[in-house]
Amino acid sequence: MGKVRQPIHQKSIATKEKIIKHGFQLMCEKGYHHVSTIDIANASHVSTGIIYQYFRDKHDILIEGVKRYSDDIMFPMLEVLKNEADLKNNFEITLREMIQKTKEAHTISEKAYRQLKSLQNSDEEVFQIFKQKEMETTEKIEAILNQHGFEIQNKKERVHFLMHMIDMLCQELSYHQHQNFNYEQMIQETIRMIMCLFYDCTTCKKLRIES
Amino acid sequence: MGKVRQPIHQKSIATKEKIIKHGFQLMCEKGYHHVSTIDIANASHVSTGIIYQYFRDKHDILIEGVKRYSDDIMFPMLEVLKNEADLKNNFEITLREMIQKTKEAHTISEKAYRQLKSLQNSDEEVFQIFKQKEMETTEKIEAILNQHGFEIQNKKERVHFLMHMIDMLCQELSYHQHQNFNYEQMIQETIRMIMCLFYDCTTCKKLRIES
Amino acid sequence: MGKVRQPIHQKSIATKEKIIKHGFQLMCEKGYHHVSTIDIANASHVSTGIIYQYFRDKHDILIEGVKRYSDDIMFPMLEVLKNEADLKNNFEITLREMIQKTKEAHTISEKAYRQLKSLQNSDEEVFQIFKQKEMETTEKIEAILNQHGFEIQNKKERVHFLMHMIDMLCQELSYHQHQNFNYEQMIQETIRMIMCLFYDCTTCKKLRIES
Amino acid sequence: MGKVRQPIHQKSIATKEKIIKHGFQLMCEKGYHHVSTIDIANASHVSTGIIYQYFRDKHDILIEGVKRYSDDIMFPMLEVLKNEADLKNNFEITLREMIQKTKEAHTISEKAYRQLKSLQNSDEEVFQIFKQKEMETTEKIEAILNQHGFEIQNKKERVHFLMHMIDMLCQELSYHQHQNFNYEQMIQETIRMIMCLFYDCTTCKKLRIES
DNA sequence: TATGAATGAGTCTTCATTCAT
DNA sequence: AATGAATGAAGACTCATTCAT
Repeated sequence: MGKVRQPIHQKSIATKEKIIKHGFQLMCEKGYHHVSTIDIANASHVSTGIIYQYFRDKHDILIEGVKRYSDDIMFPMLEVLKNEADLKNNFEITLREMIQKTKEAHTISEKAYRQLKSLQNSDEEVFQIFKQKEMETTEKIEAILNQHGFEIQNKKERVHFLMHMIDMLCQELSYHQHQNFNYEQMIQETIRMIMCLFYDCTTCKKLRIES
Repeated sequence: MGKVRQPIHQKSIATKEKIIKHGFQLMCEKGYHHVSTIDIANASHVSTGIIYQYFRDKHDILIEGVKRYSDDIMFPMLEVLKNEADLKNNFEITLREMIQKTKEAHTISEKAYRQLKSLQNSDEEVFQIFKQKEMETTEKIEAILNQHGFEIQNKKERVHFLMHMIDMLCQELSYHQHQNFNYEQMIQETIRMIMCLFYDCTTCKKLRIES
Repeated sequence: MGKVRQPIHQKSIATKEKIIKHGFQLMCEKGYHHVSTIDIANASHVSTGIIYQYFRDKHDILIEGVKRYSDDIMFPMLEVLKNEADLKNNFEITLREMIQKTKEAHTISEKAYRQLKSLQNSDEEVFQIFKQKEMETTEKIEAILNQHGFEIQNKKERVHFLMHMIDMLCQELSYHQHQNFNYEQMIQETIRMIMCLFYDCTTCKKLRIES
Repeated sequence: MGKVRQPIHQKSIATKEKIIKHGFQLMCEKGYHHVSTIDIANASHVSTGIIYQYFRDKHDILIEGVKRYSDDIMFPMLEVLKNEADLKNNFEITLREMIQKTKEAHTISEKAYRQLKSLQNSDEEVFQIFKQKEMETTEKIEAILNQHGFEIQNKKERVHFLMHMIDMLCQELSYHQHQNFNYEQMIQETIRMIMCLFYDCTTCKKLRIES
């Protein structure tokens, strides 16, 4: 019933953010269902009561956390692209950096990544936020590519592949740990496939390892 | 501690299976955490007590369900491959069929698919089962390819790509529903990339739509 | 409603006794409340259903067990007295034997003794049985003393002291294990006190260790 | 694990004590196994939830109750001794008072006494607490005797007899209710035996009723 | 008689949320 | 604005007892 207060004073805002930060952190670490509001209150050094002045319910904390903190975990590759001055000539090396960055993100926050993936598939609200975030990221990458003079059709679809193929690869690299997989080969192949998407087969061909 | 009974009579086995079936179904539909043992008992038309004669706990039902029923949901493409007589000449069309089949599976059991994906990322035991199942599927597909005379290096890695790219594509086709995406184009592109993995760029080139 | 059947055939009687024996054994070992009817059925190699043809309920098994098997555990001293030919002249040595026998009984079936003591104090029916048993034992000992020509007043009361002082002593000897207690001294003193009850202080005086 | 809160405010402490008091009372009355947490909550006029903020589990309430309230029930004789100024000259009368006090305690809280005796024999933790309490009481009595100039050997052992003989007697007086027992005689005899332990047979002899 | 599968009321325990201060 | 005590509905799980065969 709109009982949730909008914090006005600076201190209140800080308190609210503290709860989001520590609450989200806990949820990412132990899983949403294994974190209680008391845990959150303790980790945030506030009382349980105050939580319900800033949030409708426990779920609300999750949502706020996802909105604020999930970008680095779920979409880490954007940063690499942003910082590349001459993308067109360094595409291959940039891809490798993106993979590296994504892999690092997965490794550093393995638990967080998996918990968020889990929530994405079980929590409709999280799902929608991620969908939105993904679209925005797609558009940003598209914009960068435009700046760098990439002229291809169906750019959004290709960017989608770009993002998901890197993600898919890094999931394997970080968690699945299939014995006997040749990871360097897989990285190479992924890069090749992506380049094939954005250039043409002449380039692609050169990159083939086995030929 | 081993208090779980092994059913002796035929009827007991039926009861156990009934619980697994309805329990797993409920979990897939409403999410593991939103299903209670009473729900499962009611859906299975048994009493709550009997559940604990056949299962250690609620989680045990999930695991048994995953073991029995997740193949069709998570790895539907294998069946298509199995039934193809002349794979080498029909590879492209087979891929399209695999995509179609996978998409159907996703669509039919959308909730189940997502709940299982969720559990895969939050439940270590489910994760391990899926890892194992994936490896087995990979090996089966590899064997089929061998039978059909595919001679390529790093076959396991390529099969991995094959499976996950189809999966990735069908997730998009079924759930994400990005507005304005050209899905036919994405299917085509996926097929092209996979063929490029198993054949060479000459073939790949021919498949390119935009060139 | 009198549904409990009285076993007629030899085999049925054996089955009933088997259940009592193993059930009572389990209860003595693990405690009445920590033994389930399934445990009893398993230990007795019968089905759970059959138990309720011979017994009204779980408690009934306990009662039957107490009636049949508790004598040796709770009143072991009688046997020693029975077998003494010249009690009057060997009273001191007989007492020592009774203590020894009682101590052994306590030590051998420590768990059983304690569980039964526990039930005696929490279960009214067990309490009544033990009360009855104690009275019978008291009377038997009294009879033996009469046979051996003991002529004292308030014999029942003294026999009561005899029994309980030995019991009290042996509880200490077997379970309490107070550090630094001089047990030989305590045994001696107990014997002296009992003899003082049945003879007179002249005898008693001679037995004093610290004289 | 350590989730039990330590009450901070005065009111919380009162609540905790309320639960211990009423919970322990119930357990003493109806028996530990016949009291549910809901019973305890109702009797304490609190909700079930609050119980688990102050106690690990139901058993924990029992233990706290035993620690706080069992002294008066299980070791009531100490108080009498403490208040006697000239113990040496009033030993006989003091013993009689101790017996009277103990008998009263048994009679007033008959159920409690028996339930605690029951638990002492079935619950290891209660057993250990009582063992400890008994040792402390033994030492306190020993100290009082020392103050009053009693000089005897094996004092601890004799105090042990003193305590347990009174206890044994009062159990009979209060609960067993053997028909036809001459209780006054038994009291007298107990006093005589105890005095014989702490004085000598000259005294003892004088106390003999039947001679 | 005998089996063991099935029942379901009852138990302990948790935890999101509210309330008195 | 803040505290943390209190609530109580809901959950997992047990087990004495009954029932179909």
